[in-house]
Amino acid sequence: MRPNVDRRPPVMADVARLAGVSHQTVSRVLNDHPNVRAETRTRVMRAIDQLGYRRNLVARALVTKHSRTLGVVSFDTTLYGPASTVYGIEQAARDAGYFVSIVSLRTIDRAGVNDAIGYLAEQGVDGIVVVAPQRSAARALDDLPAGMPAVAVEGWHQGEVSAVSVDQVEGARLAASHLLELGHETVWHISGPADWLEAEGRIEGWRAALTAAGRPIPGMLTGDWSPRSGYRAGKELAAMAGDVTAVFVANDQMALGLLRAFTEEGVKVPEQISIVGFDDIPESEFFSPPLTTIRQDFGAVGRRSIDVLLRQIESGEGLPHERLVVPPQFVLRGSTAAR
Amino acid sequence: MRPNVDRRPPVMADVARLAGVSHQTVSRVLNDHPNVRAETRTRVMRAIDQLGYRRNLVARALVTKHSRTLGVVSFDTTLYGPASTVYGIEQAARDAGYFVSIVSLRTIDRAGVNDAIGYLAEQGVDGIVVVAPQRSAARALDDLPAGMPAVAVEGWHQGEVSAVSVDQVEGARLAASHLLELGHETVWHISGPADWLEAEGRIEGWRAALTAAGRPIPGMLTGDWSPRSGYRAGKELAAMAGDVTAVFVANDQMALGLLRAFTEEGVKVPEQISIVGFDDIPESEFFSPPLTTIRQDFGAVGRRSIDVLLRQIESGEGLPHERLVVPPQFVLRGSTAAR
DNA sequence: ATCCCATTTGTTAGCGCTCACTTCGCGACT
DNA sequence: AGTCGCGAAGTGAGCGCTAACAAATGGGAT
Repeated sequence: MRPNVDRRPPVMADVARLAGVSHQTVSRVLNDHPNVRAETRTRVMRAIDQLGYRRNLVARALVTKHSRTLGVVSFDTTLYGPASTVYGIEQAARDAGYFVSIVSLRTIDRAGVNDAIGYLAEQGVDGIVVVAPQRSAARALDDLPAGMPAVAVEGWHQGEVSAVSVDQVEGARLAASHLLELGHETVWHISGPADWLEAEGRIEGWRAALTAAGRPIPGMLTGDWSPRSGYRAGKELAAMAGDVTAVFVANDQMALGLLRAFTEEGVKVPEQISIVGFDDIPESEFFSPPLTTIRQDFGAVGRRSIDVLLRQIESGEGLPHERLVVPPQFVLRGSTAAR
Repeated sequence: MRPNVDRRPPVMADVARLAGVSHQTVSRVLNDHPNVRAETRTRVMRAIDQLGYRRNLVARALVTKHSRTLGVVSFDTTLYGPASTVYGIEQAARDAGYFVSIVSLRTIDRAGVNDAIGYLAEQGVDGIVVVAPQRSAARALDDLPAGMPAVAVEGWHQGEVSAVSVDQVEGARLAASHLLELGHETVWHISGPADWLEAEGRIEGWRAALTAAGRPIPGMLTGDWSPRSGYRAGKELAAMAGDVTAVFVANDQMALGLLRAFTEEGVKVPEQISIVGFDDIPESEFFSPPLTTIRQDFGAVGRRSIDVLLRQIESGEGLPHERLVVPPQFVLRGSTAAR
């Protein structure tokens, strides 16, 4: 018969016994409690790695009521934007000593987001980040469990919860203004799908820039963020080549589709039509031509959202909700030219 | 004084009291235990949502020793490949009723991966998926905590742990063979960074195809997966234009960089040089020209890895480790032409 | 020497749940 | 009637940890 000592993982009591102290002292060592004699500490430490002991954070969470885990609800983390945001969130959380539990939704609607939040709450997360780019999803934040710290990313909707986002309106304004300054009479827009807050913000900024300059607001085409939808829009636009000289596309992927459609139709960019994208994905710089675009600092958004969330958690609720805005950045490349 | 009843979240005992049963009966209802009278069940259910009760999974995990949480260790989840794989993992895990806790590493080395695994183990995950594309990272799997179910994704290295991956060698062979069949004398290769298992597999497949056809193996350039590194390689290749007629690039992003460099240098694709990429990112279809490439089904890899992991977990260890391979798929588009 | 107080360590209870067991009630069968 | 058996419910212990308090120890001030 082999000793059953190492059959199951060692617990604090095992360490205590080996070190000749009480389990509480072991706990104190593990939690860096000041009042432990150095000699005792090293004895405990030695016992810990002699046994290969790892503390059980589940048991700890049960008594402290803090799991040091944050929940993240997101949508299609395959896309560059959400993926980068979640990455930023995860890095910032880990730097602050928190774990991240992720739920990524296939379809994003109020019920789905609610379910996800519910699971996360059961699991005992200390706070939740909802990457809620759609209006319908953002509404789910209204029925958050009472007292659950939370922050919305790209999903501000006048609710009772803090939000962090890139200033979409400003970004779009930057894009449209650039085109106008280049001497274009007006600027067309390929927007993102309806119901997306980002799409709405970009439309608003685009409109504002045109209105401010006293220019006519041309028709608007709507895509779904995919290169294919941009391609389709590009084909339509190419058909009315003479009229269109400048296009602001709501994201870089659609801009790529547009570029492809224009290439096929023999429309020269930027000679005949100038294009500005949005996002600045790593590929944009190497499109043909390299894409002028608006950079969103997704990493910063992720980090800021964790800042806000942790402040809420660590101050024990009661904080007023805040709204943080990260500025977009204009990136000039080769897809735009003077008229 | 307000009643302190709703001061802190209700627990099972509160539900039991309200429903006039014991806490154990509430537990039975929650766990779908068969021996509960229908009438009792509904009474408990009513009490549950009257109080807005949610069970505390932390307490449950403490006693069952199962958290129904899986750990994922990954590297740069900003990239399309890892992001898609993690997405597939998360979906499959959730469908099976598991949560996913993610740690994404900035730099990937043995120590980093080990730390991550350690944290996850403390946190009480039931199993771990390591997306370990680098040789050094994969080695960390050798010192996994005893008895911890685990699976490596894209990180097979002869170890004692199960692995799931796309058949890189076969994919590369497909790419090179296609080019050879088109009548090219030989095929150049822009590889991924050294130490990456995928890069090695692709080199191996490329070499194998050339060798099998009795062709000379030309020099090889090395990139770092980024479009920029592909761009640099493209400039080099363009300088020796006459010699090079076919290039197999280790991923689509670098292929984009190559395309850009060739465009700048006036090298026509596919007329002068044919290019095959690897991955089939969503953008590839809209490159100019659309990229012929090898598709990796990242979602399938994620799902399969969860299958393997759950089988290990639910059978209570003792399973032999397995090695699953997902076939790559050749995608013909416009960047290749007959010589 | 005496007392006091700060430092270090030990003891006990209990977080919210599930598991193993016990108890209860009721119909079926001798 | 008696009792066996089974479904439905309850009881108590304990998972591994931390919080709160209690106890022991050892200087300095008196």
